[in-house]
Amino acid sequence: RRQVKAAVYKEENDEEALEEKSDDEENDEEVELEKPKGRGRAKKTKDDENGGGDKPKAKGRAKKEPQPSTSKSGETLMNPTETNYDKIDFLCKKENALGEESNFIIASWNVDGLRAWLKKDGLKYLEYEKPDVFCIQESKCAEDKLPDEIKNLEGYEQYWQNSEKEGYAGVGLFSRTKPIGVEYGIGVDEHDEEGRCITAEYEKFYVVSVYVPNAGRKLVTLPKRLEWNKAFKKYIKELDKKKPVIVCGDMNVAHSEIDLANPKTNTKNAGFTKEEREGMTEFLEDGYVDTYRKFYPEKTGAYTFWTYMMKSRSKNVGWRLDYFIVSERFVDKICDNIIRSEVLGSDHCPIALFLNV
Amino acid sequence: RRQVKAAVYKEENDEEALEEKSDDEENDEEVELEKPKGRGRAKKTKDDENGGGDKPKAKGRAKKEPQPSTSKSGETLMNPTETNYDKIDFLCKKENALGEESNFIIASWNVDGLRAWLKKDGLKYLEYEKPDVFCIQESKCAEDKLPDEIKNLEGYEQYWQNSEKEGYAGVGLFSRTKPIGVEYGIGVDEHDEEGRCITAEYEKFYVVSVYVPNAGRKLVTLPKRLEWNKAFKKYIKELDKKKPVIVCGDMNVAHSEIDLANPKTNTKNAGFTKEEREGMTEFLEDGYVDTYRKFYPEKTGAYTFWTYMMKSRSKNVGWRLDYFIVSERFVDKICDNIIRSEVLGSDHCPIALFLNV
DNA sequence: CCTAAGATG
DNA sequence: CATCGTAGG
Repeated sequence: RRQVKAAVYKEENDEEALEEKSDDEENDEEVELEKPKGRGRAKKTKDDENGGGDKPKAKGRAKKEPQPSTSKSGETLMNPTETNYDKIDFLCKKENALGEESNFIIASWNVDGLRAWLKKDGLKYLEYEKPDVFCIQESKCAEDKLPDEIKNLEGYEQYWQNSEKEGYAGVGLFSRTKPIGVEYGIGVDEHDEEGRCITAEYEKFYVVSVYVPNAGRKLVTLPKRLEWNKAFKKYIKELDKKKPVIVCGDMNVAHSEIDLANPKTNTKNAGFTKEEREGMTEFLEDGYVDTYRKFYPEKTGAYTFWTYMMKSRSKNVGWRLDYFIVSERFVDKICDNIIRSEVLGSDHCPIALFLNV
Repeated sequence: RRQVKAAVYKEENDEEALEEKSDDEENDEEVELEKPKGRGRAKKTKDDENGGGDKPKAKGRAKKEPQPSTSKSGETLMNPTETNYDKIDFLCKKENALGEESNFIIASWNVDGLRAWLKKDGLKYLEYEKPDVFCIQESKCAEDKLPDEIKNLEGYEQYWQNSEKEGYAGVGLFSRTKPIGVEYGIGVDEHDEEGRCITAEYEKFYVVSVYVPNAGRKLVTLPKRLEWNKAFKKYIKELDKKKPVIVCGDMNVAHSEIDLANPKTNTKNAGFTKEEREGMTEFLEDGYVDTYRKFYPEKTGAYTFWTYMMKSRSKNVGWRLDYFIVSERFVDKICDNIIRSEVLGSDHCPIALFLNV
């Protein structure tokens, strides 16, 4: 059995090599881990099949320097080395309402394509923020195409829910400790097959990594979005009955005028329609708090997303689409919520939540 | 009527801007030249509608530095500045069989995407080779999407035949002087709608810029290719009855074992099947000469194409797919045929023909 | 503007 | 391993 795996064109034995590449699933020598394939709603309550949490992580990846990359116009695609982490303060000095210090960090980032984000050195963020839980949205990467850099990442358990549609949506959740349980989806097939929600259960709370459906250009998928809103609200409510919930991720809505640079001209656009905004309002009315706005009620120019177009980011013409939303009864545990707008690697920036557990 | 043309996402007025972008053909202020749209078989015998050959060429393009570009692996996509033109000898010192010096240069290059090739500074080649006629294959660019850099190129008349299928095939012909006539296609709709052939008529000969159909992976389009071979042979024969013909371009076949690095393992692959090779043999038997092989009958390692994969070019694992093929009775006019294998910018390199007119 | 997959070579 | 178009954002 030959070992050739790369696609070959006009080269020795190329047709056969291509055959080999296209349909040789069983040729993969990697151990098939017995974790859920990240689709549907497979509840896993103990997750100790792999030897109790210390499964060895291979460390054989080629050390490839991140490449300086330039966009076609050569101007806006950020250089991977561009984030100046040293001038960012990653310490949380604030105490929560109970006077407790932060001892647990949750970060969330819509990476807009995990593989591109990796090349832009996105992982470096973890070394500075050092989150206990890291939520990823829009990974756009099937699990079997995850780069080794991610697969072999040490220090975190990782969970993925990917879309059936390749290169579309997809969420991930990294956890320094193994959660009590991990749940995939919100219980509605139409949404769950798009890879939009992972729930990790911890002793005191749930962490939900979520990527809410975009209403689309010309609002073509607004109906789907409103369906989602209903189902998601219901899903979270069920969790909230059991333990406090921390929803993390891209809610794909700027809740109020203060949450985007151009509210007036965007009332008919995805992310700021009446329906979407009301959806957020109704969600919060169920008993949750938008932590950023709680801590910074008047703060303007606080955004987590800037279109790649029109140099929006350098002009800070952005939207606050990424949130931490926590159960009301849990709010006093939260020390702070920071938007890491200086951190590059995606059209969204990461956000960080500091709490005491 | 607004001027916004760029696509906008989540920005002021974006939906309308998108509308504007998608269907505003009549918004284009450029003068619509009355030349054939590059499809079908529109014979143009005089072509003097635009003021007799000295139509002013706009010179208003933004001077944008070519950007250093890196492939995803960061290794094989060549840097645009990589071609070292200064160490290439562009002079032709040879005389033809009649003892005449070269006074006319024809160059041909499969550019594998005109726009990408431009960014890799492909045009620079013209400054060094200074061809009188320059034939391009695989431009992969609709005429209305030609970058200004090309549209406003001074010193050449330019003619295009593009595919109905966007981003596929497409040939061009640049001529320092206005040809007596320009003909598009070979008279077979199925082929002509793919943009594969432009014929320029000069006083003493025809120049044909051709991109022969690839037989495809698993030879799926070999039948189409063999149809082409028949039709093309017939088309050239008709021209040859009138004047000598110089066929320039990507014939998509390595004629003999000497014409590719791995003949043994490629006999079933596109470009080196028995059928394709015989096609070339039969074509030449009609009364034409492969000028490179005439001048360099024993020369090995002389290739014009290397797959981007497997570092083939650095190992010179290539194919000679690009040819000048001239009418037998014209061979004595040819001084030399050079393969510019050092010139980068595509997976093919340019070739140059030196002759006396 | 940027990501991804897919078709083509 | 490139090119391109397209969908999606």
